[in-house]
Amino acid sequence: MNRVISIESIKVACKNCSLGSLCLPMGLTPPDVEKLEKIIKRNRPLHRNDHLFRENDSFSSLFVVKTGTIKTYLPREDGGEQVLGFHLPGEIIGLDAIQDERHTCSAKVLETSAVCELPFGQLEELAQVIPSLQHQMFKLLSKEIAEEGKMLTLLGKKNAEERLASFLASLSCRFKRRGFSATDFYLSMSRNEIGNYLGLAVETVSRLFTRFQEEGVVRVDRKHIELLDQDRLEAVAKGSLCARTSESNSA
Amino acid sequence: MNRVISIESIKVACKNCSLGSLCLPMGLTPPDVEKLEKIIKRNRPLHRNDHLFRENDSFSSLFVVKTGTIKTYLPREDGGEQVLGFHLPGEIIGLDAIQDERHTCSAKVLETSAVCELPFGQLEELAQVIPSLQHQMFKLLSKEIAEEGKMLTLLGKKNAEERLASFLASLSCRFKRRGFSATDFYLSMSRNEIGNYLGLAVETVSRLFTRFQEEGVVRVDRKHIELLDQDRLEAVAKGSLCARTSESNSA
DNA sequence: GTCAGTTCTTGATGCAGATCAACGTTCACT
DNA sequence: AGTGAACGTTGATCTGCATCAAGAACTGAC
Repeated sequence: MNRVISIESIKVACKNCSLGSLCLPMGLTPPDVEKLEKIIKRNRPLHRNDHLFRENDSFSSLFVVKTGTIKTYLPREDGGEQVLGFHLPGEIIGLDAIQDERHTCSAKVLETSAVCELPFGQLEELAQVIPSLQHQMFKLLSKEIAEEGKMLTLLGKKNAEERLASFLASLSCRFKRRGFSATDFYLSMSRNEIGNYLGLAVETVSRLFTRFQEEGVVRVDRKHIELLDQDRLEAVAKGSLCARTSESNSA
Repeated sequence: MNRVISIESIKVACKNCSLGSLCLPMGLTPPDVEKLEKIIKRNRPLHRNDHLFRENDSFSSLFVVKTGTIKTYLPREDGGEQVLGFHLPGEIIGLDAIQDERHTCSAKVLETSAVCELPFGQLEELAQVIPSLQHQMFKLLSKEIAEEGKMLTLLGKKNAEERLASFLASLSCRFKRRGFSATDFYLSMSRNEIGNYLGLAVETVSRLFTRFQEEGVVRVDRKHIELLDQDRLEAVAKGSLCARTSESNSA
């Protein structure tokens, strides 16, 4: 095996990238992908706790996670933070900053990660001449907006166990699409960050992991998660388990 | 006063529209606005409880609220719903549907409303030849994404009174930008819908209105709201009032 | 290795807000 | 103007989860 990596393969990689259909180039013709590759910058890898950008930084590029995990969060008035999301390979970061050319949130690296940098000005120019790229970008932004509804439902209507089950199910599904195991993975975020994201106290998250394990739904060892009963997990996530009389606020 | 309205002014109105700078044409040159106007359809007014579209309907157009209020919501498994937002004049609906050409949520009219319909295919074509329109659309989508963070913070970290105060403050601000009073307005949604949106029970919303009134922050009469102390309302919304030791989940 | 600082777990307690219940008010319809 | 249904308010009670507390397990620096 040749472990030497040519400069070329580092610089221009979309066409070989394992993310392929998950990423921005999806739906572009090979020549268009090449044009896109020309504007992409690949930087040195980022390490745990590095910041990709911070709230209020001026915006010039979008980033696609290539490997690793990146957390986005919003600093709060009281010094705390609100975790907005955990971004896996193929997911795009920085879309919120297009509006006024300033990042509205901060992005922090959870585990050694690599990102592709897409200078937005150039991306726009390219989208101007490649209709399918423009379309792809609209879809991408739209997807982000559509996802929001699920999160609002999670925070507004679900109880603690439904939230954590939803979280695990979502991770599982996303890992699977990336070619990793859907039932055996490592969490790159702390319990605290999970709780923060889900609107729960750390203690609650911890207790739920214990409970899920007792119930045989998962096996948990520190950050290592094995899903033993995915159907049940999905059921819990949907709240379709247990007695559910709920018809509240059906308006 | 001439109360006859010409067909022309109904069909083509962006340039005269009071929304002007709030709406999509913002930042476009007058000739570009004209091109945009050509693709806009203006339909007959919609009445309370009409649906503009329903979840899963196939997507062909975006809509801009011209007058009135429109609620978007997500049907839930259990028959209930999750209110996603209340849309005032100038706000765009349907952005979530671009991704797979199917609406992911439903849109229901809360009070007699008029909307401008923007056939998305034509809009994309136009954006392809008007760079500033493409840019404007990216910004629009981005704005929607940036807003999400605030809502997650609201649902994940704020208590009931902070939520309701935030809600009123947001409405106030949005009315003001539209040239209405920031301190005296009517709610077009029910208490139930407010509670649903904010992740609270109706009873809690009702009690809070009463409490805010007792504290002299607002005057409430049914759906009529007067903000008596905006500073205080803002302070409550931010949670910067009362004893706040909170440093929880600061991660 | 050891030590300090996180992070995680588990138990005990308290409270904000949900839920239940009952009544008042408004609205839509005829 | 009257009637039923929807909506809103208020009070009493209950409970899920936050909070407090303390110890255990892990992590990284030296």
